[in-house]
Amino acid sequence: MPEPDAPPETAVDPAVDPANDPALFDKIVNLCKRRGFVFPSAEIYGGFRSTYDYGPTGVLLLRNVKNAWWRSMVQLRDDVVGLDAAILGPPQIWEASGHLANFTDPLVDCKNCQSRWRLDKLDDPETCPQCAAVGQFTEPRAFNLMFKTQAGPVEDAGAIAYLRPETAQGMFINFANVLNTSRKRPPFGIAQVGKSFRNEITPGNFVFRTREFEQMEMEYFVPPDEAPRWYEYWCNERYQWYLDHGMPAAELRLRAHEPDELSHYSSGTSDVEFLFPWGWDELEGIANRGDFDLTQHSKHSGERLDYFDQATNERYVPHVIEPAAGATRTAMAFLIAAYDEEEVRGETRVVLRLHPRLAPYQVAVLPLSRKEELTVHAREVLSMLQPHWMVDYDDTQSIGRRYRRQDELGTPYCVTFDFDSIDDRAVTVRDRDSMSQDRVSIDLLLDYLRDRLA
RNA sequence: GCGGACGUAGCUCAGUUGGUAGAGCAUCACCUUGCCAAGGUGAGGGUCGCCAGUUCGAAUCUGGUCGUCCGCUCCA
Repeated sequence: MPEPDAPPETAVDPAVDPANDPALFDKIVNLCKRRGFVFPSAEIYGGFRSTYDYGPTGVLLLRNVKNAWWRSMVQLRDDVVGLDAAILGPPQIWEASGHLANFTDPLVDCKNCQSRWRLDKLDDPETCPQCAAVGQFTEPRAFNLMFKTQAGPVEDAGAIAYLRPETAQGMFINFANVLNTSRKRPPFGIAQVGKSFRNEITPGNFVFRTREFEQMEMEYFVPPDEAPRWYEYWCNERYQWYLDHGMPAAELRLRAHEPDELSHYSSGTSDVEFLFPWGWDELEGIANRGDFDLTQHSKHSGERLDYFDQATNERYVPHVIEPAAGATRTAMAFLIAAYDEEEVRGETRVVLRLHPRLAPYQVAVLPLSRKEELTVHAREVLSMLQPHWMVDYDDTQSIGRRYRRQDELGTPYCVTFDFDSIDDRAVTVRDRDSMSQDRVSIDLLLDYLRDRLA
């Protein structure tokens, strides 16, 4: 069990404890709708359960989360390469991975107390643990948690396909391809960001658990004897990533799984957990998968999936350390962590203190007036900034109101072009957090913002 | 899927004993203003989640259905 610089789980400052504000969750859901982050999907048809659409600001936030992950995982490393594998796959993949067996849970309901149980986890298949009623269970029903479909227009058994329930298998089945084409050798990793699908029995908590979701996963292949060291390394690395992107230490923890909660593939798992409004819940799992996956796929496919080390003249099946994060729920966690309210002149200011790299817009350009003598120049400033950042432009209503709007979107800097700007070629740059203002020459504006948004 | 609660404009809600809908905020236009949610005048927007039933008449009663939240479950 790795021990990162994590605070003990009791060290939650009540002032920053999301559970301290029972209305916080509603406020977040509300803000998401009101400011265009997240909309319930198919809303005009009454909605479709467990699906959400990401609006103009939400898509930027989500994209920024994924890009920040990719940047630290792939761009800034020389031992990890990327992959984008197919979502559709043949049953063989999931037979080998164990998902067809383990994601098909037989469930029974107690007719006496209406509770539901997994048949394979009951000590006594006749007695209900909750109400002690005997023989009151319904017939067991199989819940296949994978979405099944057929590839090709004709329905026949040969064309069965599944939507992937995780992106990880794409890396395992491409292990040999990547090894042969990337010039990488263990220890090295393959990273992928993409959608996965699970027919969850009970989705919920807004975008936290949905049937269609987006994952950020990396499989790190290492010599077997190095696995424990790398497991510890990745636990610390991933925990730190959230801190580096602005998550408060008091709302973040690394928790090792108890032996009885380990997945079928894992010999050790730690979760990075965030303090959601409903309590601690998982953002990312770091699992030591051993040689389970490569061995399984090798057995089922008949292909050799191992590595021959020329230095030691040894052949081995690499062990795998897997940091697997949920992109959509992580985006929501950043939103919750960033949400802040403060009193300003008797009014409540809602501000998202998002890391500049995650904020939907890095800069907003706001002409002080809508008069054309200002807007033509303001648009020149806009064009100057657009190649470098996502820039919002707003010339409606009062300047104060527009600052508040940008606060709610988490925009770090607002650039205001006023009547003096025409003569002095300078603009006012307003800081989201301190609400302080700097007068900056337009010629130096790019450098000024670069320094602060680095 | 089962049990409980809920479902009225973009948001938060009001709507009296059933008589075919309102407020604040938001959005948009114009005027005014010009650095932290300013003021004025207007405008757009709802077959009251959907379907059926009872009734002369239903947002208000009944049934079903869809969706949301909580619990069981699950895990990125």
